[in-house]
Amino acid sequence: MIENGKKVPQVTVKRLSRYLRVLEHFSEQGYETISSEELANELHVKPSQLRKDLAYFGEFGTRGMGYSVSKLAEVLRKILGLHRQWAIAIIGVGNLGTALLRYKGLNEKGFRVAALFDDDPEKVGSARSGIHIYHVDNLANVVKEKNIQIVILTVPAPAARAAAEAVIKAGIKSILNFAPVSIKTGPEITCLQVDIASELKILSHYLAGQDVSGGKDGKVAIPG
Amino acid sequence: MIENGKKVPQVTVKRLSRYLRVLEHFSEQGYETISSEELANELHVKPSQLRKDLAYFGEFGTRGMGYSVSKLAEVLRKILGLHRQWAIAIIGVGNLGTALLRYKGLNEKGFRVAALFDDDPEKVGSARSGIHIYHVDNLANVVKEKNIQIVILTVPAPAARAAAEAVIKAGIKSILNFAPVSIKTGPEITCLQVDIASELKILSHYLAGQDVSGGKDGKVAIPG
DNA sequence: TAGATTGTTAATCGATTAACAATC
DNA sequence: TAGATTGTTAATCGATTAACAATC
Repeated sequence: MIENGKKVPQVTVKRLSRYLRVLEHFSEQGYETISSEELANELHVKPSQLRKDLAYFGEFGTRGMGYSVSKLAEVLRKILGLHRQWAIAIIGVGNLGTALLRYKGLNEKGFRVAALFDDDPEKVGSARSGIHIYHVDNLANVVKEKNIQIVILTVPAPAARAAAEAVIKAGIKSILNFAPVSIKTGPEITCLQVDIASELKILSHYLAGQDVSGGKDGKVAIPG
Repeated sequence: MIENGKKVPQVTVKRLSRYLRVLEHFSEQGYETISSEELANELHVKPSQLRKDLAYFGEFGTRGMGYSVSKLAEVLRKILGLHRQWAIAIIGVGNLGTALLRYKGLNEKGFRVAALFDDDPEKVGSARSGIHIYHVDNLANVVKEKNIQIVILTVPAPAARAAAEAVIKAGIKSILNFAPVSIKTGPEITCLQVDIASELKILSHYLAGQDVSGGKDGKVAIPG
């Protein structure tokens, strides 16, 4: 990544995409300028954090005035690489894969599902939403042919490791993994994990709000 | 939460659920003990981090020996509140909501989808996978009646804010939000956000690997 | 100019990690 | 006992935040 020297934390990149969403909303409402405070409040972050996030990339505001909504949005789109189109493949055309294919959030400007993959002979060769389903064995070829850069992994857990390996072998550098396995990647690969079962367990933990009384020799937890 | 005094970071809770997943896998394979190193390697975290994570809750290992796979799994299940059953409602029975309803990861032991909600009159009154679809206006009543504790929000963006408010009004303390809006909640509410469009933009950013050349007066980014 | 708001610094906060004493 | 591995400390690392000088 290229940006004023300092390394950009991944949380910052995540927030940038949220800032952009809000900016586009404000833009639709006809706003022309916005202050760091207004924008930050909308996302429940601190204004200083927003300014710091932007500072990794340059100076985009005007002191005393705030930011131009349209200009800042344009800057963020550029930083996020949304000025061009990315071709996506979804591997695993089950419930989740099919839903994502049809999900509006995935078909936003800048992204295009170009191919589907599965290993079920019943599915291979057919199409969903007009997108052809290939056999996973053809991954490398189709990736090359269709110039696919992003893979969404929605295979069942047992198939995940093998699928991930095939994806990396095919030269993919960006993976969005919905399967409940940890994929070890080199530094040149970005792999983001969305683990729905895990999120539920976090919620469960806070709901339960209980400790385990497994402590030994008096080392038991004290109710807070 | 009740645990040896110190506040538990949310990342720790997230990792606990991953540890459990791996432990269950090892348990199926017939393993009886496991060291922090083996378990940590599986998830690409440092052994010291795993031990530190566990230390928030007590002492569960045996020096020189490692951990009992079954005992540690049991401890984690307790910490994560998986020793009991939680009732879930899904609000928004579109592509994503329907997919999640059928998604295996969501129907794991400990979780049960008890009700669906939508505002589309075509859907209200019917059922999906045997679960009744209620009108969102009945949220508070049904939540009470069915003792629902967790809500999964899969409504389209424009409906998200209102839905979130209704959910909080209904007394729900745990929300898994797939809608691209930031929900402001009090400290007693846990709201986790899964933002698929945002994840894609992060991938796009790293793929593009470019800066914005918007800097003023020589403050342009330097290729790294 | 006076008021507003940025960009940036320095302080704070919190999480990760290496290292090691405790102990099975 | 010797070897292994935990639980815990202290050092490090990195991200957040308040505060303010710069400047529109």
